[in-house]
Amino acid sequence: MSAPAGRPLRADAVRNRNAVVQAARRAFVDRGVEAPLEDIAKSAGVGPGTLYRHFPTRSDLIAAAVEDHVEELRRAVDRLNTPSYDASDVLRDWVRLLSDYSGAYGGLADSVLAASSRGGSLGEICRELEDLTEAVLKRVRATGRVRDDVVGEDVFVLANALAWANGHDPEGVRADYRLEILMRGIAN
Amino acid sequence: MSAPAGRPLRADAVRNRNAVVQAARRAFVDRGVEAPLEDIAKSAGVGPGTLYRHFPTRSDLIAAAVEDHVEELRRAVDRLNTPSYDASDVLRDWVRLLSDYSGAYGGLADSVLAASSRGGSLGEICRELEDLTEAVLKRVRATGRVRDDVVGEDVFVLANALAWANGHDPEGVRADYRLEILMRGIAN
DNA sequence: ACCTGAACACCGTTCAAGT
DNA sequence: ACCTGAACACCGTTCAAGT
Repeated sequence: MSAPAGRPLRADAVRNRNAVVQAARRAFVDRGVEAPLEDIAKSAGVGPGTLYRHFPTRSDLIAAAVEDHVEELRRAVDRLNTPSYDASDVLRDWVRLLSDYSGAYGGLADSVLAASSRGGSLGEICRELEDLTEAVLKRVRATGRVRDDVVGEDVFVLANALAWANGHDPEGVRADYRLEILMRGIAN
Repeated sequence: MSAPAGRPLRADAVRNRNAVVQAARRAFVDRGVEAPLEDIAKSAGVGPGTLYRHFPTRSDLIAAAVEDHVEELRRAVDRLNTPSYDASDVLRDWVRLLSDYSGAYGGLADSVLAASSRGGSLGEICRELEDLTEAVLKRVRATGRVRDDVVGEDVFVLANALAWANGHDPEGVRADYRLEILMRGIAN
C-alpha cells in the first residue's frame, strides 16, 4: 500500500516503514493522533531516528496511516456516481463517509483541517478529498437538490466539523441527528 | 472578578491567583489554550507549584480565564429575551455569541466540549451555557421558527463545532456562510 | 496558609557513530 | 543508504523546605 513518493527504497527500509505505519495505526486507534511517537517507534521495533527519517512531521505519518482509507473513499465516489445509485442519497452518504473517515482516530479531524490549508502529504490528501467532494456535488447539483453556492471545500469542512462534534459525543446518540441538520442546511 | 468558590483567600494568594489568570489569558490569546503552564507561571511571577495550587488542572485555569466572557453571555441572554429584541434574530445572534466565545482562544472549543460531559469548573460553565441556550430556545420555539426537536445541548454543541471550523479558517471568509447553513438546518 | 523552586518524568527531535 | 540510540530540550507535575 501507499507507494512512497520518491525513489525505490531498500528492502529493510520498506519493512521498517510499513512497521511504523502499522504501529501508528494501532496507536492512533487507541490514543488518537497525538499518541507518543516514541511509543510508536518502540512498538514498531525501530529507533526514533528511523521514524523521523521516513516521516519528518507527525502530519506525514498521519497521511501514511490514512492512505488505505482514502483509497476506499476514491472507490466510494465511483459507486456514488453510478446512475443506479439513488441521487437523493448521494450527498448524505458521501458526507457520512467523509465524517466517518475523519472520525477514525481521535483528533484526526483537527489534523486534517489544519493540514488542508498547507502543504505536505496530508495537505495533498485534503485537496484530493475536496476535489472528490466537488465531483459528487456536481452530480447532485444537476438534480437541484443542493444550494448552488455550496462548494466542495464547504462540504469538506462541515463534514470534518461533524466528525469533530461526534468525537466529543462517545455515545454517538445524536450523530445522525446532526448529520440531518447539516443536510437540511445545505439542501435547496 | 470570579469569586473563588471556597473560603476567603489570603491577600497574597488573591494577588497571585489574579496574576496567573491574567497571564493565562494573554498566553491563550497568543498561543491557544495549550500554552505552556510553565510560561504562564513565569510571566505571572509565581512558581509552578502556585499555579497548580490554584488550578489543579488546565481545565480549571481555562474556566477561570473565561469567567468574564461567561458573565457577558449571561447579560446577553437578558437582552435577547427582551420583547423589543426582534425574535427572528434571537437564535442567530445567540449562536454567533456562543461560537465567538468558544473562538476566543485557539483550541477552546475542544476544551469546552471535552469538559461539557464531565465534572470540574469548566464542566459547570458548560452546563450553565447549555441552560442559557435552552432559555433562549424556549422563546424562539414559541414563535415557531425552530424545529421543536432541537434542544439546548444540540445548539451548544453545534455552535462549538462552528467555532472549531472557524478556528481553522483564519481568513474567516466563510464563517457567516456556515452560520447561515446551521441556522437553516435547525429552522422549522 | 501559602509560596518557592528543585527534582523527576515524559516525550519530541537531532545527530554522531555504526552497518 | 539506512539504522541505532544516546543526548538534549521542553514542559507537565510533585513535594520537601521555607515564610
